[in-house]
Amino acid sequence: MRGGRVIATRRDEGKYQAILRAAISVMARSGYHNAQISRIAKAAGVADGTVYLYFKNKEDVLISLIRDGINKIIQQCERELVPELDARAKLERIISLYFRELNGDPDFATVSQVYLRQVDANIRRQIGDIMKPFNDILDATVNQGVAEGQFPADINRRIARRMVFGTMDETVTAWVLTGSKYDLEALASDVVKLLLNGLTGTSGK
Amino acid sequence: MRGGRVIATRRDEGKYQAILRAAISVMARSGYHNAQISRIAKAAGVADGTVYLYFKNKEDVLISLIRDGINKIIQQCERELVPELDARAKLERIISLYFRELNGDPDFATVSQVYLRQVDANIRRQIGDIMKPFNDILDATVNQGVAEGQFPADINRRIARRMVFGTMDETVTAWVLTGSKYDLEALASDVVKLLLNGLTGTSGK
Amino acid sequence: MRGGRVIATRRDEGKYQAILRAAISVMARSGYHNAQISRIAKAAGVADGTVYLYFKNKEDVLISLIRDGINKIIQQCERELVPELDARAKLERIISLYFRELNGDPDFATVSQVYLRQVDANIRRQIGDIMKPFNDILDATVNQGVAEGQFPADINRRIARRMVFGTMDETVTAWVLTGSKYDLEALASDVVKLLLNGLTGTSGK
Amino acid sequence: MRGGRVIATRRDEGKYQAILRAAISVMARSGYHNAQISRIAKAAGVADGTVYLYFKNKEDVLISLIRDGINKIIQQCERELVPELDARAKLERIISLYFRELNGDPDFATVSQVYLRQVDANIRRQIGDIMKPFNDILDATVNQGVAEGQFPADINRRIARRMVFGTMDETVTAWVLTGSKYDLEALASDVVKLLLNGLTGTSGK
DNA sequence: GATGAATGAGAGTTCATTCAT
DNA sequence: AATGAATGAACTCTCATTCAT
Repeated sequence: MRGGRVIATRRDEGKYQAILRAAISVMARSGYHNAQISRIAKAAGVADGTVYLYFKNKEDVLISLIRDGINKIIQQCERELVPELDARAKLERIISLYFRELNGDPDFATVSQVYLRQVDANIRRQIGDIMKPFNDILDATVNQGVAEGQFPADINRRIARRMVFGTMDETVTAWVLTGSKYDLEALASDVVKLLLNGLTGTSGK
Repeated sequence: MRGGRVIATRRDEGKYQAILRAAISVMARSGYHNAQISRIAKAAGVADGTVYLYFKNKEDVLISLIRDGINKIIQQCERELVPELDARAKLERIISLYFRELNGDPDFATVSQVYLRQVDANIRRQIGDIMKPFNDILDATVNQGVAEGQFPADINRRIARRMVFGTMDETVTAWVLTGSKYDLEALASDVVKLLLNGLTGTSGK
Repeated sequence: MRGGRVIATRRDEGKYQAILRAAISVMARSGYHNAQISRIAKAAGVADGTVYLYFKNKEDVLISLIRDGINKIIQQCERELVPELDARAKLERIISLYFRELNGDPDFATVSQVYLRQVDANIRRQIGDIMKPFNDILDATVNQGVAEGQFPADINRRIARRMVFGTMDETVTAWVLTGSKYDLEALASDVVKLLLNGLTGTSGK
Repeated sequence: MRGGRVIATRRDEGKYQAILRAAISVMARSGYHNAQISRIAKAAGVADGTVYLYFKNKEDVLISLIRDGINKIIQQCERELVPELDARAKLERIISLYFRELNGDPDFATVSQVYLRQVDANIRRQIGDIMKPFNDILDATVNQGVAEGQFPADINRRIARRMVFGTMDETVTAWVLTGSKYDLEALASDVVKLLLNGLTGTSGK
């Protein structure tokens, strides 16, 4: 649970959440490097020093908020991806819930879009660890599709997964860049259709 | 070309290029915020102050290097996308040359991956302006495919474009994150195949 | 009082004063542009960054020290210029206390001599605001003298005020330039005598 | 002649003057520390490096322009202060020509107002040397007045001189601060009258 | 003499982090 | 636990001065 936290668990879960919410809000508006700890603390209603009772340092705040947000999505996947579903249905569920979650938290969406791409090797590695379970879910879905015969056996599975995630990600990015104004979730069915049929796919699907 | 340069053109084009190359190299390794001007200057073999003879400020260095790199790709598109080609062929060319260009300059690829996603509104807007012509090329290709009957008329064209770019982008990102060790261009044909046929597409293409 | 401070009042009034005293000392010796914040901070016994907890920026340090010093003189005027005094007596008091205050703080005198004359439009305007009440006191005294019949009615009042302040100021400047070695206050009576009688005035006063 | 110049006299007197005029203009608007050599050079129509062919360094530019301007006034004094004049008349001539000269060159007036008060010990000493002959003229006039019986013998001559110069100076300062909009020379007669009669002087004078 | 690109020391300011209270 | 004043290293950018052409 909240596995990466180095700091001992504090009694006040409310303050932990308040700081993360504040960090998401401030970083979404200004980016990581322009999100001063003092602004985050102020937005959270705590003193600057209090941030360091809950997080090792500023980087830990970033990693923690991404981990919590992504984990929530992963848990939602585990809940919704019941074994009865075939690969197509699973893909549809994954994309729907991914869009739904981000649609409900545009600030987190903004922050995640930026920080999934980090140059800093240390952060990059940690982000990779966080994303691993989600990538595993996508891989499993592709594999299931092949096993079930829905997807061709000679498909390049790694690139297939990247196409799925890349399309989702680019859709979210575009939505974020326009100010999260429209309903992201509504795009899910069109995204799924295109991913399944490709550009040349017949409408018969 | 290099339209955004505010500083008067200097005689020494070599120094301009040297600074940009140095900036790409340093930023690829450390990110924008950890790429101090002094390190860039040192890597370029010039004095700190010289950077400011060629660029307005640090942000201008970043914008300039992205603009120059993207423009090179766009010019390559204009050269290779001859009118005789049908939409499929064009798509194949775009992806191939995109991968080829980045494959030949992994440091630029790294920097571009990060900075195509920027929180800072000012940078974001400028990046958007730079990418516009490339997006236009993708849009035109999708439209051509529909017009020629290769792509279904009821396709969501905007999402189609995002699928194409998102898949390309994610492929590059993965390549960059693993240290640009393998041949990126070799992936082009598999990427194209998946984009055209989708996950369920028959191998008949 | 201290109306211009933008920074929230800090608990430690002592540190605010220490920084101002240090700034006066350093600027008196080196001038505004050669008074580095690091030297002021060191002289005040605080860290560089602490200066920015008490002042918005370097210019604010300058304005603040002049404001505080001039305000002290203005308050002293308000205390000593009791209504019973006639214009001559008031003039004598003003000059005496002005010289007395500066005599007691030669470093402040030095700084003020230089910065009452500023080219920078922004600083100049602020200095003007600070000096306004003092000029008002001089004007009121001239007006009182005319009203009481001590000063001729056809006197050019604006130039009269400038003569008074100009003579005081020049006396202080000369004193400062020689290293503040002699007793400035002792000059007050001769200055008053000359201002009242002029160059040709009979000793009858 | 132009005694302080360390640099050998250059052939091109026009360039020397152009640089000084440019420096006066730029410094009047921005102050010494914000008057970059590059701006002065540009305003003078010469290259940056050319400034250093005519002046030792930036400080030398400042000193030179003040020296030239003050010397011009001193020479004018020597021309107009014919021996036949009594002290009052001389005083009137001095003030008139001082105001007239500055009225004709507001930018120089601005620069001189600021830099007659300098903290930097080195500049201060040089300014003192430049002003010495002018102060001598004022002293001589006061002495003449006492010798001729126009001014009381028990006058404090040093303070008398400071009153004269201080009043002139303050008048010029006020004129400069308001943007040199009105006719400075027109104030001369009122200034002289006040200096001769003082605040209490009868109008009979 | 004249140029102006290049230099690099230097300064103001920021802000993550600490720690006495 | 909570605070927030204090710290000081670090960074961007400026600009007087130089010197090869």
